[in-house]
Amino acid sequence: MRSGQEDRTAAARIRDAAITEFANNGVAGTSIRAIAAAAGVSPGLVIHHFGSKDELRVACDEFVAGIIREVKGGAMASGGAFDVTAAFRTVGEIPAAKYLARTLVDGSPHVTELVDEIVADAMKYVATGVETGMIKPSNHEWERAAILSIWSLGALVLHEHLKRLIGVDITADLSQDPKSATAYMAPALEIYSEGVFTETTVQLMREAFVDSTTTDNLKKEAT
Amino acid sequence: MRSGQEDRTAAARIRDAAITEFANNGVAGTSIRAIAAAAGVSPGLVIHHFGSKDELRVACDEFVAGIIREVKGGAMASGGAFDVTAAFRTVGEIPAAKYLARTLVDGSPHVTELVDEIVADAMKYVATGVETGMIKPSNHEWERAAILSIWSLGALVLHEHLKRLIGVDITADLSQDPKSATAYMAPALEIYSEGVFTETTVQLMREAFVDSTTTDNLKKEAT
DNA sequence: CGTTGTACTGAACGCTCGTTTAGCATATTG
DNA sequence: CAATATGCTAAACGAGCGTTCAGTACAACG
Repeated sequence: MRSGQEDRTAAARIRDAAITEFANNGVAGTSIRAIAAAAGVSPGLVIHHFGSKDELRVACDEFVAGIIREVKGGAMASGGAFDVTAAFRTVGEIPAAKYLARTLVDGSPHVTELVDEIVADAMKYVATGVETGMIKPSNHEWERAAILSIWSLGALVLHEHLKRLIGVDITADLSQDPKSATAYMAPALEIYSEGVFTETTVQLMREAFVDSTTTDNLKKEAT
Repeated sequence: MRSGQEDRTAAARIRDAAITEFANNGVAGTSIRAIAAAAGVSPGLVIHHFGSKDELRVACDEFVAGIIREVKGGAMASGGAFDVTAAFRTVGEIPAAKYLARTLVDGSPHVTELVDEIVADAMKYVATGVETGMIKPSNHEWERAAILSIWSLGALVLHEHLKRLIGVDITADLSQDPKSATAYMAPALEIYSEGVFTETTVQLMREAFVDSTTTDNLKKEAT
């Protein structure tokens, strides 16, 4: 039932059409009739297979989450991805990234769970990187992993603005032409290597916004 | 018609109610009847004042954009904000941040325009910072400003996940208790000061994802 | 063969949507 | 004072919604 095998049954066509429609217009903005039309079936059949619009949405959530998990696992194994989203930009004909972007905002138990997994993976990736000396240690490992993940996912959600601003579509398939996202990757890597602010500036901001009574500001003591 | 003066006319109540409903449930997920009920008026009056649901949405877009512009201007003037979103987290009783988060994903001409302004402001802020030595120079000033803005806005859009992950609600009013966002600010400032990856790691990633034939990678001795 | 079950359609149901309309108060104006 | 405009409601409209249902085509199985 996953993504391999014979994936052209009517139920699969409905599910794929629903994912595309949901991704483009949101759940509330998509009618069952529109999904049925896109899948080339009658509205009744949608209900027949999935029970209700809400159950269809859940099925889509699970399916997309499943797809992303697969690809994500592969990317983690190969170990080359500092940006999770780079891995699942396009999967087959299904706009998984766009769907995820919508669902991240609308909220859904399955996708929330997926986000937690992504952060956990990032945490694992960062921990390994710190051990092997590829990543600088932090005083707030967990929070840093969460923030880096959120920034990546946030950029994914705002992909249309990013496209408009710097001409890079991060929902597009990167594996074809890895250099196509240069305008995004180059400055991002710059920030990720050297930072942005000078030390004096950061010190000022820390004083303004950071509560130093928590385990903080004590300077690199690797807990 | 802006935000001061006598702001309790029925039209203003409808507009504020609409902003709140749109922010919480999205435009497609909000009915005119729900807005009318929240504002304590009849559905007909909503149309009477705004013409149609779509025109009401435009009015909300413009109003929220106007509010954010005001606050943003003040924050830029005071010069202390590296994170634009910090400025407009809550304005009066209107959930401007949440509304913006929704509209950023749904897409709207007025908010798109606002994003461009935010990036332009960030560009200006960064340029000044580079001159005064508070911010490290970049090979891609414009793209960096865009990406930093998108990351901030993206975190705003995903505020619910951020809240769940690290317990910080970045749509909440920060001016009351500037230290309340420590769990977000501390690691963010860490990244913004020292970066994340060590130089060798970045070099590998640059080779993989960055097209060095563009004005890039040429002058990397400012380490 | 007949029976049974599954995939599927087309029409219809009840409901909610955005919007329209008629009408009623309360100001404003001449 | 009558006349007119404004703010507003209640009721209703047609369209479209999610969903139901009766019925048809067809494959599997005895």
